[in-house]
Amino acid sequence: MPELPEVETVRRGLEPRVLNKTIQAITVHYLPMIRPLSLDVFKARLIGKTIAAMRRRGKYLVFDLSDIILLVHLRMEGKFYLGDETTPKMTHEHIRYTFTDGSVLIYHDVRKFGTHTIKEVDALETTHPFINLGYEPSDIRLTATYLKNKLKTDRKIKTVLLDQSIILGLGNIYVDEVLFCAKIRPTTRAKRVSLKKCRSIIACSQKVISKAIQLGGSSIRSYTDSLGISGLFQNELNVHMREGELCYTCQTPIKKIKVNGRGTYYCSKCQQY
DNA sequence: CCGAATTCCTGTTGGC
DNA sequence: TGCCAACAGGAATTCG
Repeated sequence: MPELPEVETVRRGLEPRVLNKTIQAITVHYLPMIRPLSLDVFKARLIGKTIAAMRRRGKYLVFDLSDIILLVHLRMEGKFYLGDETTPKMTHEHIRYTFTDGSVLIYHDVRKFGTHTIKEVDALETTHPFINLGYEPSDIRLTATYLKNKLKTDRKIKTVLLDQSIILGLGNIYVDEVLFCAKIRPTTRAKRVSLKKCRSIIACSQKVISKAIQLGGSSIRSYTDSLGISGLFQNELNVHMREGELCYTCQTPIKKIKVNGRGTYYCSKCQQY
């Protein structure tokens, strides 16, 4: 499940290898994955375009194609592989971009949740989904006051931190780790979280995410041979996937519960409120 | 308007 | 051993 650190790792691995390449052909095996849904339009707009840069925003990958943008979301299991014309079609290959130099970029996604969307450059920031996105953990505009204001809700703090319109990039793994770091119980109502704890959430988000990027993300239930998905942060996890194991801080067994349908791990002693 | 539940999808896991 | 329901979850959509 790629979250911000995994997506950033993919971007860093991919950008130098696709930069300045020009799309010559596209094969799509699963139509619902592309926007616009029309294969003819999708192809017509992309073919002939050159990759001028690759960026990331939250969990989105942005391919700058000079005058338009290809916006990719990996969702749960999206992965990129590089190959050439002789590379056989993979089992879960859904989209293949062939470049004029003969190399190919393959999009692989077991659960078919990912999306590839064409956007106008001018419309990117002013339309869905970017118009509703919050701040990156590293953004200086992400202040305790801003966060406190966003927490005026009855929802649980974990649910709110997963909401991409507030803080960008946290998914189910890192939100558990951030809440452990900030010593807040995932089920605590957002409106009960103090300004001081907001400061802590922000500091912990920056700390956890930057450390995870340094280590190339986490490899949980993931293959290790695709681009960028061979991280080591899974060895740094304090609570996620550690049900029944002892807290490194206080030796209390880690608990697992459900929060809004999501598997949630926490230490009942370190995270009291 | 708000928040919870459902939906998309398929490989893996656990119970019987 | 084999079968099958339950499970995993980001974000859009539907429901109450």
